Amino acid sequence: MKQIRFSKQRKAIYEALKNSDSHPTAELLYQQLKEEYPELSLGTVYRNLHFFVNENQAVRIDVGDQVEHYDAVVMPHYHLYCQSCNALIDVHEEDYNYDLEKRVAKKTGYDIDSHSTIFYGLCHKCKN
Amino acid sequence: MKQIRFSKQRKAIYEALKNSDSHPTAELLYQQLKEEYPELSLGTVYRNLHFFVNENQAVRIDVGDQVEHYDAVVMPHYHLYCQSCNALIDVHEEDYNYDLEKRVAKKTGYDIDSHSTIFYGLCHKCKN
DNA sequence: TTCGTTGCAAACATTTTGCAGTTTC
DNA sequence: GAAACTGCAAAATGTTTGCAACGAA
Repeated sequence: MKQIRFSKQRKAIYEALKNSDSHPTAELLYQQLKEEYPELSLGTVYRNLHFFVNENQAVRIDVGDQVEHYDAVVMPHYHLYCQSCNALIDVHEEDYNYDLEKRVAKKTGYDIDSHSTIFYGLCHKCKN
Repeated sequence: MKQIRFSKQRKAIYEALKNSDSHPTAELLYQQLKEEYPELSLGTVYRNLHFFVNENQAVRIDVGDQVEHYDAVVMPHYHLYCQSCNALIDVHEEDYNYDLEKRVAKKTGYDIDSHSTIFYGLCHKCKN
C-alpha cells in the first residue's frame, strides 16, 4: 500500500486547477504557477495531473486540439469547444445523460463506463 | 480558386481509409500502404488526411489516446473506445442526436455546429 | 529515516513544414 | 508549362522518464 504525500507543489497545482474554470492544460498551469514557484518543473505538473486523475480528483478532457485539458470538477458534464477562440466552456444547462449509456449498453452489448460529449461551435463572444 | 489534383497517392490513401472500418491513424494507413507504395511518405498521408477532412470526405475522431483517428464515413455517428484493446468501434444502434444540439444551442446561446460523443468501456471480446 | 516527490534534461511520440523534384491536368 | 503534390528529413509540439537530490511523514 503506497503512501501518499502532499508536497507543496501538489497542493498548489490542485488549488490552481480547482480555482480555474478554463479547463487548463499542463503548460498553462505551469506558466501560472511559475510566478509563485519559480523552481517548479513542467514534469511535476504532468505527474500531478495524472495523479489527480488516478485518484478521481480530476478528469482529463480531450477535444482534439492536441493538448490535454484538465478539470477538477469530476462530476460528468458536457463542454463546448469554441472553434474561433479555442475556449473550452462548461455546458451546465444539459444534464449528463446516464440513460444514453444504459440504452447503448443494452443495444450493443458493450460494457459502458462513461461517455464524453463535446459540442463544437461558437461561444457568445465569437458568434458576433 | 485552387485546382485539385488526384495523385495516385491521394487515391490510394482515400481507398484505404474507405475500406477500413477500424478508424485508422495516419501511421497505420502508412504502414499498410507502404507495401504497395514503398516510396510513400508519412507526411503525404497526414497532408491528405487533412485534405479529406477539409473537403468533407473524412472526419477526424479524437478519443484521447494521443493519436488522430480518421473515418471516411462522414455521416455523424457515435463510437465506443474499448479501454482494454483500444479498438474504436462504430455505434450504429443509436441515432445521432441533432435535437440535443438544437436544445443546447437554445439553452446556452452558443452556435453549435456539431457534437462528438464517445463511449468508454469494453467491447464484446474484452468484456469477458 | 524512509521512500514518495521533485527538478532537470534527455528521450520519446506524434504531427507539421520547407524545399527541391515530380506529376497532374 | 503551371501549379499542385510528393518524398525526405528536419523541426516543432506535447508528453514521459531516469536519476540524483530533496522533503514530508
